[in-house]
Amino acid sequence: MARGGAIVLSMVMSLRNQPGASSPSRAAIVDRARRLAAVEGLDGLSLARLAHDLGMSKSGVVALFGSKEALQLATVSIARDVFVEEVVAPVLSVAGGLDRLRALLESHVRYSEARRESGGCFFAATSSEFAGRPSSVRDAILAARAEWDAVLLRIVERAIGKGDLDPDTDAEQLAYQLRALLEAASTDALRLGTAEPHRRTRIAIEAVLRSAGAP
Amino acid sequence: MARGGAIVLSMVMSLRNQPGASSPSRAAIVDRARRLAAVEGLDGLSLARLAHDLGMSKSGVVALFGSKEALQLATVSIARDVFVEEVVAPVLSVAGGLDRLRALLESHVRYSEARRESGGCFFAATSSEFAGRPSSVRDAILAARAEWDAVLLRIVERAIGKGDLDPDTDAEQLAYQLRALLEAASTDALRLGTAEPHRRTRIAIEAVLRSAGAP
DNA sequence: CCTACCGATCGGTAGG
DNA sequence: CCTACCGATCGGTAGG
Repeated sequence: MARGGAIVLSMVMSLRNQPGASSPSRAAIVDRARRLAAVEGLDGLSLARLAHDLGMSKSGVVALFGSKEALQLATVSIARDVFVEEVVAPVLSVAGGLDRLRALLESHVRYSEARRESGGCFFAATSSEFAGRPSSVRDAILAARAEWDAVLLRIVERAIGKGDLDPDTDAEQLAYQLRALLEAASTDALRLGTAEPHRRTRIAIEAVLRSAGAP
Repeated sequence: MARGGAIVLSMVMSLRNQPGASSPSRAAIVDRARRLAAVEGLDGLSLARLAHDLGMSKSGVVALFGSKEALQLATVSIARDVFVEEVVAPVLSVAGGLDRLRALLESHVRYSEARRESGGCFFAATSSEFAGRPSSVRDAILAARAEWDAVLLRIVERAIGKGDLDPDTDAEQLAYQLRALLEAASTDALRLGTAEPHRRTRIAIEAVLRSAGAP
């Protein structure tokens, strides 16, 4: 059963590397774009600025991607992969149920703690940036977030299904509250520049889990 | 006592209108900028775009403000005033304590519900935009948010002080959790395009208040 | 408040 | 991957 759950999650969250489609340069550019976008956003990031940071010419960057939009889409894709690798993948070795849920939440809090000094989370920085106008980049960002929502929900459901939480727990409601706390840690820590939001989020997560029947 | 609390809050949250300092044009420009910034951000908004929307020339806008930065600062200021007027001011007539706290939270949820169709909340759209680089605009946004944090905290403290919540409640922790839920409603509703986040935030707020001893 | 203009920078193309 | 260049747009100024 724990095996089955892990397999389902692996499918949902499988890394999307397309072998052969990327050169070393492409990977270096996208990685740099990902880091810069977490600070300055994905739209404000200019091709010239990115190229200069990498010691290459602007048209060299354009030649590898075709357009800024294509570069942005590649950047969202790699940001999603990094998130999966750093936050989700490590907890799939933990037994499904409350243990895995706690591990996932702590993994996210630690991820966001590590991001604090380096300038913030990619998805936090870019989500509101594209919120207004419809675009393919916006769709890609929303799809990545929806995927994360689904993973969290599934792990919550499994904890309930296994009997680790009260059987009448509303999984979507619980997942929503936990997500609100994770995001608050991320945004508040960046805003205030302290570790206090992460501490408060950890406390609140435990309170919410306990009121859902967790020991 | 309820009177005293209202006076303190009124001081903290007094409207900052400087009479005489604004012409009708200035007010119209800033109001338009505020609405546009809630959708496209405050930095991406260009002077030419703003001027065109208002049917005037770009240099006309610049002449009234001196620089884009000054316009941005004026816009943050008016956005803060609108927030105070729409969210905080109405609840000051409610008796201090749990009633006022509930009224404030409901006021914020309704405010964010109303913003959903018109393209989002000004502070949600602009906070992450300036998070990276230090600037006077960033400082102004952070100051407005800190002010809101302080008001929420004060109203929570008052509910505890009045005995409406458990006396050993951690006011900062409770305020933090409530704020996380308010912000989740705002961002999720814009992202998903449904009213569900507001419904979930209302449910979660009541759960959090009850676990702090609210009837 | 306007027209006319400035240098800088944007994303992108031509041609190699 | 490069140099050289394109039209468009940026914030801002001059002068009225």
